[in-house]
Formats: sequence, C-alpha cells, structure tokens
Amino acid sequence: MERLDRQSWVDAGLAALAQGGLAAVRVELLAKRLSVTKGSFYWHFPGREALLAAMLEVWEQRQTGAVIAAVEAAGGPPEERLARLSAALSGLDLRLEAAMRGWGAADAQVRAALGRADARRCAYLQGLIESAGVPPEPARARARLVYFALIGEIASGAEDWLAPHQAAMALNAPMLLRWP
Amino acid sequence: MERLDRQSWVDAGLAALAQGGLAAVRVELLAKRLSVTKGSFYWHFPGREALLAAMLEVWEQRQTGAVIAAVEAAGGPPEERLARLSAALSGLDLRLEAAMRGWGAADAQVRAALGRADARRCAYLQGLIESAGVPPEPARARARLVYFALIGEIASGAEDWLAPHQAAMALNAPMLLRWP
DNA sequence: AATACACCATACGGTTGCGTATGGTGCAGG
DNA sequence: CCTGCACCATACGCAACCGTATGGTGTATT
Repeated sequence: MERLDRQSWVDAGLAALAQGGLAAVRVELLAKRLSVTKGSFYWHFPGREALLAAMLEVWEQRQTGAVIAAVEAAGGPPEERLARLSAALSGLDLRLEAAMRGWGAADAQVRAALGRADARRCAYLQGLIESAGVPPEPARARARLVYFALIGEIASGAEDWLAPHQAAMALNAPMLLRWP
Repeated sequence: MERLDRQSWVDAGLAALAQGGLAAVRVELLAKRLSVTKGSFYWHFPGREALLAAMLEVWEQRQTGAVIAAVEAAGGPPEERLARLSAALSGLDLRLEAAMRGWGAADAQVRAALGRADARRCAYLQGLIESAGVPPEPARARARLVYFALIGEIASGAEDWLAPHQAAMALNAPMLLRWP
C-alpha cells in the first residue's frame, strides 16, 4: 500500500495537463490514475484550485530554465549551440509547454508566469546571439524570432514538427548569427 | 422577436471559443448570449458536436487566407510587405487563432485543419521571400521561422505582444530578405 | 380564416465532476 | 498493547451541462 504525498498529485496533474489540457485535470481522473480515491486528494489539498496553483508553481521552477539548459547541454560555439537547440529539445516535456499556453488563455496568473518564462528564455538567447558578434538590439529581435518560432511550432499541434524545424534551423542559424 | 439561423450559433460559438477556449462553448451559455433557450439550438443542430464541426468548417473558410490577405493588403515591395505583416494583423481575430491551437491539442480533425492552414500560409510567405531574390530552400526555412514566430506570439498569451513584435520585425526584415 | 411549418419555450432525465462528512486502516511512539 | 495521527475509502449532496420530449407562437400560404 504505497502512500502518496502532495507531490504525487502535482506530477499527475501536470501529466494530465500535458496530455489533454486543463479539462483533463480532474480530481477523480487523477485518483484513478494513482489507484486511489478522492479521499486522498482532499486530504492533501483543500480543492482543485490549490492543485492548479501548485502545478503552476512547480512548472515555473522546473521548466523556466529548460530551454536554457537544453542549449547549454548542447555545448560548442554559438553556431553549434543554436543549430542544435531544436535537437536538444527532445528531452523536454513539450506537450506540457503547449498545454500551458492553452491554460494561459483562460487564466491571468498563468499568463504572468508564461510571460516571465518567455522573458528569461529570450534574454538568454539574445546573449547567445550577441556572443557571435551581433549588437544588442538586432540580437534581441533575432532572439525573439527564434524563440517564438519554437513556441509556435510546439503550439501548432502538428505531430511531426521536430524534423522540419531542425532542417529549417540548420539553414537559418548562419543567417541569425551573422553581422552585418 | 428576432429569429435566429444556423449561422448565428456558429458565430456565437466562435466568439465564445476565442474568449474562453473550448470549455466556454456551451450550449446553454450561447443560448443566454443569444437571448434564447436551448430549444432553438437543438432545432438547428443535432448536438454540440455538430456545432463544433460547423465552427471548424467556417473558420477554415474564413481564416485560412487571413494572413495572406493581411500581407497583400499592406502592399508595396517585399521588404515593406514583410515589415508591415504584423501591422496588418490588427484586423484579424487573433484570439480565435490562439484558441484554435488549444482546441487542436485535444482534437485530431482540428489539428489537420491547422496543418492545412499553416502549410498554405507558409507557402505564401516563402513565395514572398523568394521574390526578394532568396533561393527556394532558404526561403522556405525563413518563411517557417517568420510564420511560427507569429503563431508563437499569438499563442503566448501576452496582452502587449504586438508592439514588441512589430519592433523586432522591422529589425529582422532586412536580414530575412537578404541574399546571400 | 384555417392550416402548415419554422422556430422557440418549458420541463424533465441522465451524467459528470466538485466538494464534504465520516468511518476505516496501518504505523508511530509511549 | 494501545493510543494517536497520517492517510485513505465510502457514500452522499449539489450544481452544471447535455440531450429529449412536447407544447406553444408567429407568419406565410391557400
């Protein structure tokens, strides 16, 4: 008889969110997934809202630096790191990232968290592009372009976006790091 | 006593979708918005699924060519049209576009429609970039970059994305249309 | 004027999911 | 051993929606 803790419910909630969106984050469904009943949930949380808040908090801590970590893990010079950005994304939970955007459409606090994450990631990419010799302002514009292109493809809903994205990225990377 | 037709329900459904996502497309809510009861709805449609199908169909007809039309409306040479792309987006229902992505996460038919729209719009942008002297393959990669960056910002949930996007676009347009 | 039909109101049943109340169970410390 | 607490099961009320069944109302037609 494995006992659960708060974190188990948060993880299950995030998994459900990633798979089926906010509508799939249902107390009774998660209980079934965890082989447990609602009684457990309402001991750990006062209600569904508390779970959602905890999920958002955990996501912000875990996933905010994810893109940054992915690029750094690739290593190498700027050209290589940027070109391999998409390749390094395989390890991330991209469905969760997409589901967060959908959630944000209906919740202002989620939108705020998304805005913070986007700002941090864009700032990092800007620094990366600057390190290739591009001045701050155009680097900022290019970072925005690269980052939101990635977000857009993740949110596009296509199943096979990764390979086309990598191909396009390989062709675009030289242009993005070139100056003037 | 204004009588309603099928189209009124479809429009109300799309408006609700744009505002609150798929979860906001509820028969009784739309009825209240239209100052009518469910009895009207179930006369025009066999059920909720039929409304959703009709909504998808209408969206695909109306919104597929929207980006293309927006760029063409801007007019001028390629540099200008691309730079003004974001400016011409003000007239579109971008919240609906974002909500469609969220809907697509849970419905394969919606994903298919989104894929068709994305392909058409990317192909048009590719042609635009090619007309500036860029060869097909890099033009294809750049079109993908520009288009999904737009989708990403629309789906980002931010309220004030338009101005930063326009600023970045103005800086990026010369780079995107330049060859080699 | 009577009828037919398009359109809508009303009232109901069924399902689903949230939240609550309360009782059960295993493991700790005394 | 037994008592207390952390954790869970069970059972229920409640509200929101979907869909159905059926009756009502205005307008056009003959």
